This record gives sequence, structure tokens and C-alpha cells, in this order.
Amino acid sequence: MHPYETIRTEMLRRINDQTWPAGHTLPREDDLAEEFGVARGTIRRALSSLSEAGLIERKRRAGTRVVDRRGHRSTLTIPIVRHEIEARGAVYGYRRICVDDGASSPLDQALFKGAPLRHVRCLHLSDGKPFQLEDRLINLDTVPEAADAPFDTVSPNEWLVQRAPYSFIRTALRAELAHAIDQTHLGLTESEPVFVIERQTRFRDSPLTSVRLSHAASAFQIVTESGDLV
Amino acid sequence: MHPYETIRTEMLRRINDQTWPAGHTLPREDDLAEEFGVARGTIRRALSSLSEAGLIERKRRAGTRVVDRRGHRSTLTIPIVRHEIEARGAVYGYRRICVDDGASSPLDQALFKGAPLRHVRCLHLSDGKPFQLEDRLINLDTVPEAADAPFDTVSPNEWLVQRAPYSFIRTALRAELAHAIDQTHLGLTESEPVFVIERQTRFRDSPLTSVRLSHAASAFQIVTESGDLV
DNA sequence: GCTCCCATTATGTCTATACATATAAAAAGC
DNA sequence: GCTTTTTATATGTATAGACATAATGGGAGC
Repeated sequence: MHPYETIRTEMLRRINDQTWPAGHTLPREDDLAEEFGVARGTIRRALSSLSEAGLIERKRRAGTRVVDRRGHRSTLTIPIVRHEIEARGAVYGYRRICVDDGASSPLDQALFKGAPLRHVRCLHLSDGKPFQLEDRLINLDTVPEAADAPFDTVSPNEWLVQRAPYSFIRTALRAELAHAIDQTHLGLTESEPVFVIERQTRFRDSPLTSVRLSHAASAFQIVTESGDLV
Repeated sequence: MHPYETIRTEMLRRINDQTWPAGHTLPREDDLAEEFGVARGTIRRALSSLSEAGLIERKRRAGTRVVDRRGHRSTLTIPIVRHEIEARGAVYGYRRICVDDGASSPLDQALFKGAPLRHVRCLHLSDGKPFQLEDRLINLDTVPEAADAPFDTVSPNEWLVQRAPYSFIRTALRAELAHAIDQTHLGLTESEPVFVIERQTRFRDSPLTSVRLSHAASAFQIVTESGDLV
């Protein structure tokens, strides 16, 4: 165990047993360095780690304070479908449903600032069974090559990841009752729930793409694990 | 803009425009330091940042490689309900439904290794309307005080956060059709979907608590934003 | 060809020092 | 009393050098 890890563990202990309760301001880095008998850099290494984990907050001049833990933070990774399906040991399949001009809603118009759009709808299959329905709009101003791409064998998801770098993502997770298109393509009845991931991607202020990914709720969940700095 | 930020931006550019394509091994830290005319520590600062963002992977002796972006990573925070409701400008309300011994399923037995349990069910209200149904099991071996807590005014969620430090969390997000208890307490019909958060918490190998939080899908979603290192 | 061991090497950590900068708190001005 | 300016200060960044440590790739032995 490295010195910074030992120090971090000790700091965690103090936070957990309320030696440093929520809201408490910790000693200055220099003082901590002296207390633990290490260089300031080592103290900073330990503090950075706790700061990333969301346990403390640091502000210049004001010092370092223990955060009033208001929630549970975790990092979730939403993988490319194909990888997810193959990771489960199933055979991945892809089917394009349709490609057309984005006859988009006013909401989409606003999001893409009236730019010309391409609309792609396709299905990702796991062992031949529908797994994820992808409904996507692509901004042709920022990704003009998308106008000519057939998307008949490669999904727009993977096509885009190869081609267009993104710098900002907004993801929403929702539960919905199966829409008509979900029912048709995922083979659901109208009273079945779907798990929906909606994602908007930008690259430096230019909206790139917006997508709705729906899954039969019975066959999909997102799991994330976090923790154990101790 | 600090040197390390400038350098990180330049590295991002190289990754984005495929100067450093996915799978590519970057030059050694020393060489980068020479190229950019800074100390090795500054290069490391930039690389750490990219590594945290999940864009590169670093391994001793093997070097630093550009990650084949297999998915979108984002950090999501699941807040304490009360704060979430109040943040929306609504009035928070709490109602205990029942407290009893955990007549638990075999699944729960396995999770808690047969430890004595307390079962609490309660409701969180937003402006008087049901918002979240909480169904929780608490391990009395690790949190014995829970046996005497009435949970009549303070929710087990907040009670626990104050009392029992956790070190590991596993969270699952799912869409489900409303169970009987969801229908009863959230005021839903049997064909309505719910958004379910299921969470298990441990402290150093001791399971602490397990909870199922259900919400009417029509009034709940999780949003997470990430990005813009550029 | 094969396994096992070891040297090499790129990343990881630590120290010590200097300077930068946001900002809270005190002082000055009105 | 209230606003503005200044100052002190804790965190943030940068440097340069030393040593630690995984783990790869090659060589020794079979």
C-alpha cells in the first residue's frame, strides 16, 4: 500500500466515524503533510482521490470540507449494443428498418436549430430476437457523409463512433409503456413496459445526433457498482 | 488556460482526428514532455485527465493506448429523494407504511447471509402526491440500532446515511410493470410502468441494506450530462 | 517447440521548492 | 451603513530529480 493510499484510508476513517463530520473543514494541506510526515504532494494525491469520489469539496482560499453526502454517485457505462450482446455470449444481429429524411417534431427542430436531418430506424438482435430498437436523427450539417451512408449492415451507432468525435453527451433514462413502434419491432403488447435510453450528442456546440434506444423491460437493466476506496 | 489543459486539448484533437487512432500507443511520457517542452509531471497531469475520462488506458511497462470507445461513460448521481423533491420546488412529505421483521425471500436470505433483518416500507410524497415508494431491508447484525428506530418521521434512507457509513454500492436500474404494492401506494393501475432503482449497500464485506425504490414512470427520469473536456 | 525466469522499461509514486490564482476577510472609501 | 478595494491565504499548477514496481518480451534451459 502506498503512502497516499494509507493516508486516504485514514482520512476515510475520520470521515466515517465523524472525527471529521459532514461540513467540517479539514486542516490545511501543509498541516496534514506535517501530521502524516509526508510531502504536500502526497497529501494532495490522497485528497484528490477523495474529491473525485465526491466525499470532500475543495475551494481555493476556503479550504477543504467534508461533503454532506446527499446522494449516491456512480459511474455508469452504456456500452455499444453489439459488445453487450456478444459479452452475454449471444449472437449479434442487425436489421435496418428504414432511412429517410427526418420529418422531425418541433422539439427536434429546436434541438438541431433547423438543420437538415437524416432519420434512421434499426433493430439490434440478440440470438435472432429483438433486443434494442434504435431511432436516430443525424445532423447533416455537421456529419454530411451520413446522407450517403446506407446503414444496411453497419448500425448508425457504430458508424458515428468511427466518424464523428463527440465532446458532450446528455443521457436520459426512462421507463415507458411500449409505443406503437416498440410493439411492432420488439414484439411487445401495448401493456408492456420498455426501458428507454435517450441520448443527445454534441461536438463543440454543434448538435450531432439524437437517439432513442428502447428495450423490452423484461430483458434489460443497467447495473453499476461503485466504491471500495477502503 | 494552464499548460496541462492546452496539452490535453491538443491530445484530444489528435485522438479525434485519428492522428492517434483507437488502439494506437502514444509516445512515452518523457518524449511527450520533450515535444511539448514541459516537465513530465505536466504531461502526466494531462494524461491522467484523459484516463479518468476513459479516453486512454495506461499500463505499466506497456505504455498508454487510445481506448476503442466501446461506450458512453457518465457519472450519475441518485440524490436523496427529499432533496430532489425540494429542488423541484415542491413540498416534501413522508409517510411510513409499515415496519416489521423481514420475512424475506430466499434471495434476500442469500444476500444477507441469513442475518436478522428489519423490513421498512414507506412513501415519499411530492406536494402531497406519491412520488417514490421505498421498500427496504436492513441488516440488524451490522446496524442493530435499526431494531428500535420507529422510522415514523425520518425515512430509513436518511436515517441510514447519518448512521452507517458504506463503502460499496451496487445499483440496478429497471423498468417494470407496477406491482400490487406500487399500484396501491403510488396510485397506479396494473398496466402502468414504474421506474425501479434497486440498491445494495455494503461496508467492508458486511451487507448493510438493500432497497427497492419505485416511481411512476410518467413522473420520473434520470438525466446525466457528461463531457466537454474541450 | 515449450516453459520458466529475468532484465528492461514505461508508468507510478514521492520529495522539495517556487510561483499562480481564486477568494474570503479585512480595510478603506463613500 | 454600504460598497469598493486591498490583502492574506489555501488550494492549484509546474519543475526536476529519485526511486518503486508491474509486466512485457526475450533468453536460458529443457
